[in-house]
Order: sequence, then C-alpha cells, then structure tokens
Amino acid sequence: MTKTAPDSTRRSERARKAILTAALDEVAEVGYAKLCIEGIAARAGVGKQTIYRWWPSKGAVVFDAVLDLGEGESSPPDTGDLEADLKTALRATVAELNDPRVAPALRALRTAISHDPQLAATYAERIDNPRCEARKQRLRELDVDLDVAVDILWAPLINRWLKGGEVTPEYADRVVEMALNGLCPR
Amino acid sequence: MTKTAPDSTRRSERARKAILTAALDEVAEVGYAKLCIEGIAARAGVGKQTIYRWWPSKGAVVFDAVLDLGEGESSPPDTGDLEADLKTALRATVAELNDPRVAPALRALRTAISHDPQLAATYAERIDNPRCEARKQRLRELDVDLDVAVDILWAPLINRWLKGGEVTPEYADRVVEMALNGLCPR
Amino acid sequence: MTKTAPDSTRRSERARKAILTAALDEVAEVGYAKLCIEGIAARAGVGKQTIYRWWPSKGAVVFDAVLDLGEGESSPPDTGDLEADLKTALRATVAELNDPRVAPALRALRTAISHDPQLAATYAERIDNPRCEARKQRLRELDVDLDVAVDILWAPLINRWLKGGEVTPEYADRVVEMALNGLCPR
Amino acid sequence: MTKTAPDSTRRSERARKAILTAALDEVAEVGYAKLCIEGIAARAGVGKQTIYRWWPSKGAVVFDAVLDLGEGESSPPDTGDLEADLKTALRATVAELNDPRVAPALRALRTAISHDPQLAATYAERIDNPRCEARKQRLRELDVDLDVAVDILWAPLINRWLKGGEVTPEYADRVVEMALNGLCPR
DNA sequence: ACCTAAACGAGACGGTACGTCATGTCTTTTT
DNA sequence: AAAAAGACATGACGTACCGTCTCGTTTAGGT
Repeated sequence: MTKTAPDSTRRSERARKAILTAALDEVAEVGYAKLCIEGIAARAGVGKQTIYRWWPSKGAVVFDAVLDLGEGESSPPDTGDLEADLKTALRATVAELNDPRVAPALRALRTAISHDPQLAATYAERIDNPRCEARKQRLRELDVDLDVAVDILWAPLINRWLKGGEVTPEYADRVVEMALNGLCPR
Repeated sequence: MTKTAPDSTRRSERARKAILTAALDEVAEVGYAKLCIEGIAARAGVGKQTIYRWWPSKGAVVFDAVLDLGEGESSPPDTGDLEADLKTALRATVAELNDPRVAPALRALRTAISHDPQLAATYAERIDNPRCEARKQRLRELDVDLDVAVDILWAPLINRWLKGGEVTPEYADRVVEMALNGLCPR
Repeated sequence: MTKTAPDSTRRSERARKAILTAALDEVAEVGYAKLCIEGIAARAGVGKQTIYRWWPSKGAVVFDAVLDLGEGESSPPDTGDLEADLKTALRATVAELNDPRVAPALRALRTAISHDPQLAATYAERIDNPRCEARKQRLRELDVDLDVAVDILWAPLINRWLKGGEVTPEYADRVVEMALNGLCPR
Repeated sequence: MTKTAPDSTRRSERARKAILTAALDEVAEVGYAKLCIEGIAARAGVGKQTIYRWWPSKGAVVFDAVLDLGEGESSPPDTGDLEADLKTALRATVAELNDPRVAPALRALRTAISHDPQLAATYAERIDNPRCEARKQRLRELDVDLDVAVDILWAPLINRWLKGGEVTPEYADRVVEMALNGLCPR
C-alpha cells in the first residue's frame, strides 16, 4: 500500500491555466518578493492544496508560467548579413526584457533560479539551452567557441537589465558591433 | 521644528558591526530567500528595533554588509600587456564569485537590487560605478565605448554565475581573447 | 457576497479546551497584568492565530474560561431559615473568592470588564444576571427592591476582596446579620 | 561608597506636576490598559528616566495622580438626621464616580491595586482608611460593627460602578434606606 | 558669583509581546 | 479522486513599549 502520485490524467486543465495566469498577474502586480501562494490561489479561485499538489514551490509555478508564456519563440533570422541578423535578434531580446507582460515574470524566474540549483538545472535544460542552441545556429559559420560568443553577445543585455539599467535597441546595436569587431579594431 | 532622523552620533558601532557580520553569516548559512531580520538580530545579539532603526529593509543590511566586505579593492594591474592585464582582472572577479565568503552575499545583493530600484540606484552609485570606472581606466587606450566594452568583458562572467553555471579562470581567458579579437577574426 | 465569519462547525474542540485551560493556568501563575496571548498559545500548544480567530481579546478568552469554570453552579439553599440560608450562600461566595483555582481568573475578569464595556455587557448578561436571579429567588418573600438587597448582601464581599482585603466566613455572617436587621436595630 | 537614593530636595516640581497631569489625561484618553510610561513622558515633555527615577510602576504614578486629585475632601455632614446625612454622603460618592475627570483615574487605580498587593496596602493606608474613618465618624452613634456598616453602605455603589452599571443618586437613596431599616422591616 | 554634582530632555540599546500574514499540512464537503 | 474551502501549528513580519543605559544641558545648592 503505497501513497500514489497525483494522477495527472484527472488534473483539471481549468485550474492549471487559472493558476499560471494568476501567478503572472501577481508577479506583475506585487513583484516576486511579495508573491505568495495564497495570493495566487485566491486570484485563481482555487484551493491552496491544488497548487501544492502539482508544484513543489512558488518558483516552480513561476517557471511553468514563464514556460507557457514563451511557447512560441522564433529563431534569429538568417538573411546572410550576420551583423544585421544579430542586431535583429538582440533587439528582440531587448523587446522581451521591456515587455511589461514578460519582464516581471522573467525577473522572478532569474531570482528563483539563483537560489535554487534544482530549478536552475531545469531552467538550463528547458529554457536556456534551447535558446542558446537557436542563437548558436546563426553563428555556426564563425570559427570560435560559440558558447562564449553567445555569452558575449547576450550577457551584457541581461546583466544590465538585472541591475535595473535601461536596455535599449541602440545599446544592443553597440554590443553587436563591438563584439563582432573586437575591442582592438584593426 | 521638524522630526529628525535617528542621531547617528549616538549610534553603537558595536551593534553595527555585529549586525553586518551576522547578516553575512546568515546569508552564507541559509541563503537570501530564508534570510530574516529576526535571525540576523538573534545571531548579532541585538534587538530587532536596532536593525529597523538604521536600515529600511533586509536588502539594505546585506548591501552594507557587502560594502564593508569589499572595502579594500584593488584596480586592475597595468603591465602594458592589455590582454594579460584583462585576464588577471577577470580572474580576480572569478575568484570573488567563487569565494565562499563573498559569493552568497553578492548573490543576495543581486537579488535584492533586482527587486528594489532604490537599492539598485545606490548599488550603481556606491558599488558598481566605482568598479566600472576602475576597469575603464585600464581600457582608456582603446578607441571604443568603454561602458559597452566593460559589459562585454564582465557580463558573461556575472550572467553565467547568476544562472548557477561554473565560472572558471579558463572561461575568463576565453572571454578576454574573444572580446579583444572580435567574433570575426580577420 | 459578504466576508463570512469563521465557520464554527470546523472548529477544533481540542484547541478550544486547551486554550481555556491554559488561560486559567497562566492567569493563576503570572497574573492578569502579565497574561499574554503568546503565553497562552505556547502553553496550550496552539498557534496564536487560533486564538485570534475565535476571540477578540485576551479579556474575552478569560471570560470564556471563567464561564467554563462556573458551569455547574448551584442556587442558594432554601431551608426556611432565611438568615441561615443567606449565611450559607455568602459563605459559598467567600469560598469561591478564596479558591486558588477560581480567584485569579475572577479577578482578571473583573479587571477586564472594568475597561471594556462590550465585555461588561456580556458579563452582565451571561454571568452576573443569572447569579443575581438565583440569589433573588431566595429573597422573594421579602417586600423590598431585591436588586438593591442582593447588592447590600454581596457587594461588601466583592469590594473587600477586590481591594485585597481578607474575606472570611465570619465577615460574611456579620454582613448577613447587619443587612437583615438594619444598622439601627429596633 | 554606596549608591545614594535620589535627592528629593533637587527634584523638579515642574516635572512632577507635568507627569501627574499627563498621567490623568492619558488615562482619561486611552484607558488604563493602554496607558504607557512612554506616552506619559511624551505628553509631559519629560524624559522616561525622570519617571523611573521617582516611581516604581505606572500604577504608582496613577496612585499619586489620584492622591493629588482628591486632596481637598470633605467629611460627611452631620445635621443630626442620620438618614439624610448618609444620603448626602453617598450622593457625593455617586458624583465622584460619575465625574469624567476623576472616574477613569479611579478605575485605573482600582485595577492597579487589584493586581499589586504592595500598592493595595498603600492605597488602604493613604486613601481608603482615611475615607472610612471619616464615614465611620458619622455612624459612631450606632451600636454595630462600623467597618461592616460602612461596607454595606458604600460597597454596593462601588461594585455596581466597577461592573459598568449606572450609579444614580436614587440608587444611593435606596441603599441608605434599606441598609438602615434592614431587609426584614419590622 | 562660581563650581560641581544632581536631575533633566533625549533617545539608543537588548528585549518581549503585539496583532497580522503566509507557510505547508490536514480534514471536510462538493463535484 | 480531484477540487474548493478553510482550520490548524508554525514562525517571521514590522510596531510599540519595556526598563536600562549613556549622552550633553540645565539648574540648584554649597563654598
């Protein structure tokens, strides 16, 4: 006689959607620090237990909410002009970081993973790596370590954004130009 | 006759030190998420009110603790060999990010500023800008936007570290090389 | 849709009993002045919120504790000898006022009602009036204002006790005799 | 070399007055339960230490405040008509109990003494006994235990008042009449 | 008319308790 | 069997006061 895991076939899709939506709304309204399960449950019109049954932590809820959010992501374009394509790609990231729907949740998620290695691993696997792979795809013609290249291109945006600085399309362009040419232009 | 702020001349230096030390220890032990004022107060042997009297939030306490920690920071070296100097500088950052004394507090601070614009502003002014200025100093010979250059060099480390990835001296070297040469080596 | 009161059907009888008992014990040990909700909760093995959920103040808790205590009270006897019956009744009150189990709680209750009109009203209705009615019952044969008569008989005991004086059976007898005969014996 | 007691010759009369007045005002405004030393000190424009230097507890402060208040008390009149004189005397007590300046402080004092035997003793000696003696004086012609007689006359008023009931001159008259004649009028 | 020691106002300190809020577990009732 | 509702033990929140302890600053004798 063993305690069985929740039977996911019986799971209420209505409740799941309501919870993820409520989580995003709450994060946007009160911020991740004051985000609470009770608030999500109340806003979703759902019992607390229904959240605890399916997610181990509020970080995990936010994680799934962000996953749902970013379902339909596109790869960087490939027009043949590398610099132009990268600028387009980074500008897309800039837009995302400034999108009032996405930004608070993303910020919450970054906070959550920085304190929860388990969540960080899942984030890497499910969200970060796929994105990186797509980005590396556009860089495949270069003869460098693509992981580092992606970091050099995108990390400046992320870091500036996490520090609360303004992240503009122009800044993205500067990053692309300097990254491609190097700091010591010859 | 206006309501005056607490009289800092009467402030107990003993209590201040004890609180900052306790904050670092607690962050290292339980992490920022579970860091609580009561815990800091108890560990410091101090009344809670003594914390609330001088700091507006636990984030601010951590901030001051980190400030105290990084009091004696050195500028990047200047041997004439730019690449070598940058590698030295970035390796110093890597060491800091892996230092078990500094890392948890720094992580906590980054979390705090990402949710508190007021704190973010103070962070920029008191901690981040001075560091950036020192770094820009070594790059002054370059004919590029130094703010962006500093980002391209350091942001990859920070971002990787915040995502929970391993940040090694070798990775730092790769970043320096690629940043200096550009992604499209000619 | 209106905010509903706590659902008393779900109330834990175990917690309720534990709280009332703990309240009596605490009052007896530390006195009403130092009685605190946290102490009651800790002694009862109960969360503070469980107290706040069901009682508006520590006075109300003490009130219920005293109510529980005095559940099985008896009416004054009726042997036909009025003086003897009244002496018996007043001696019962004396015993109560000197009972180490009852006295501290009663004292606490008197303090509470003297500062809380709401509580005073409930006290009058639920505790005081029933007792007075029972006492008036034995005096029904007299042709006087029974409310005043009950006061003249019992108030001297209560007042002396509240002032910290000794309240003895002999004193009770003297009160009965003088009250029945009047101060100007003819 | 022994620690000396405060030198009462240097005591500031201004501060003493301000504290006692502030205590009465505070009691009248917020009630004894919420009366606090800090509140008294603030209202009196006085440092907390000045209160702690001269009084051991807030009960003692209230005690002195009441003492100051009732300085000029008069004895019951003596016209030769016992019943009339007693009615006059009890009506004076009724007036005091309904006086918005005196009542809250008196209520506070009664609360304080019921939880502090030390204070109760001082109350008996300095306030209660003198009053009782004055009252007994008017009853000296009676051939009964005067302590009990005074109780029978005054306790009903006090008790009713402490329970939050209305205490009227008419009620005082009824008490006098019934106490003098006895419950079994012959 | 000074001098000095106290009493004074102010307020920081280590604490305790407040009343509120959120946690994660649990039961009960409904669907 | 899952879900909604919500009571429960736990524990942190930020506030209010406690009583003690410095700090300067009056202020009131004693010389």
